[in-house]
Amino acid sequence: MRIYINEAKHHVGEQVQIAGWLYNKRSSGKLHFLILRDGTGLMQAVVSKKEVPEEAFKLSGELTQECSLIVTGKVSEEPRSPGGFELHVSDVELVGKSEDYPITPKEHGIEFLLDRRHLWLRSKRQHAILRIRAETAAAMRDYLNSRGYVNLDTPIFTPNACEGTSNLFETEYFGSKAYLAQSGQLYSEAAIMSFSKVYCFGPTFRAEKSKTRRHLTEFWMLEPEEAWLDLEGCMDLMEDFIVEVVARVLDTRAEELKILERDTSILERVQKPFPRITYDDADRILKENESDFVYGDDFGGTDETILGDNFDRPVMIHRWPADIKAFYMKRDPDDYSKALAVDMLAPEGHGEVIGGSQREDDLEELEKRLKEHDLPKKYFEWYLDLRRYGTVPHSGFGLGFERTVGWICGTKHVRETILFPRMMYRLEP
RNA sequence: UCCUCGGUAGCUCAAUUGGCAGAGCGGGUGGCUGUUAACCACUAGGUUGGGGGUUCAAGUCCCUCCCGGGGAGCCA
Repeated sequence: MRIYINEAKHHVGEQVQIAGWLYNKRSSGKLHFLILRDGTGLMQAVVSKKEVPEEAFKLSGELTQECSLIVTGKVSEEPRSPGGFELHVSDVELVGKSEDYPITPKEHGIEFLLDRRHLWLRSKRQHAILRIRAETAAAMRDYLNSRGYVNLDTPIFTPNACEGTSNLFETEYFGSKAYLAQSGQLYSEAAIMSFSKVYCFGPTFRAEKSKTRRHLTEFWMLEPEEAWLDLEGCMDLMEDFIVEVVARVLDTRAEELKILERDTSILERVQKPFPRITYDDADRILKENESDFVYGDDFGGTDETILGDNFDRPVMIHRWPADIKAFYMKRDPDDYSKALAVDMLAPEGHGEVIGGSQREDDLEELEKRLKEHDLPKKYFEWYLDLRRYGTVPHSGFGLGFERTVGWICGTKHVRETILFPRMMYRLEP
């Protein structure tokens, strides 16, 4: 019977087959220790010279790192084996050889590893990060689905920039131009007028020439949008959402977090309420910490780190100078110079993981904003229609998925949190 | 685009003031019955990123180009 390694505990004493790859091998004369990997875990298989046919023993000695193989043997409990179970081998079958596998169980440089991302994926650490990525995505979808948010995915091809074309990827589209989407928000605003609560989750593209640990040119964004929701409600949602998602990953992916040597006490502190400070408060904190931040600007990377480290859990900064925020954000009725916008910063220098706002729902105000931002009204007629026909107060946010996964995993760079990272200087493999 | 650091064996790195280019890992061969990135012995492996220059002599100094890391701006 063929089993997966993570099912071994149910098959102690039984004769089973494991199909997988050779993670590593050690030998001591008449014993070979094969470390098997099958995607569900690691397991040691012991090949004893006197217990297997001579052919099988010889073959075991010749197996090389990352060859694929099927091993038959009896499962036993064994604390010395990774995973706690061991296979006493009766037969070994080589399926696919692997000569001179380039990624050895030693240190490598980042360029070497990124050039071999297709193989690097097999390593323990990358496997753990991507497993947590998948769990995080599932937790996010489950949270929203169970609360009545409808998943409606927005287009990737867009006819024009919603916020200027300078940082969009341009592509040829039957003789005219199209751009790759950098957000699904405007389309989701149309969708909520039909469904009240929606979200989109997919890849977005930014042609920014950013070469930092927090940037990818292709990254995933989760964007919930909700009718009848004001800024305070939006912050409640962001907070509740993050608390539940982090708790789920802590609960179900403890093993992977351990492989990553993540300090989980930091994640366990992610409990309500998150501090909510205004942009003006943040300005004061930065001044107290000797930042050369200029009031009225956006926060730089080091400013975000200072602010994030000022609190023991994610912090929400709201009511930003309207001048530096997007055209679609509603002005604060109590202070017209401020936008009803909020950013959530993660601790430990992971920076902005969420940006949200209450949207402008008044037709005349929105038309004024378009003019101020010098945006061509003709491309936004459909968007203005949403204010002409039954406008409602509404809000939403965009969550940078790789930054969130990077924060949960404690990785230094977002490039490890996506299967094949796309960066300014890297399109391959 | 700018700032900054780097490119030496398959990989990770060392090489003093400009003076014989080395180690560990990986590969190969042999040994070892409980190994945990196993260990021990032997062994092969080099156009020092490309081009030009200074010098008796350049991995090392100068010029130039290429490639990459970190960061700034911009942003999630």
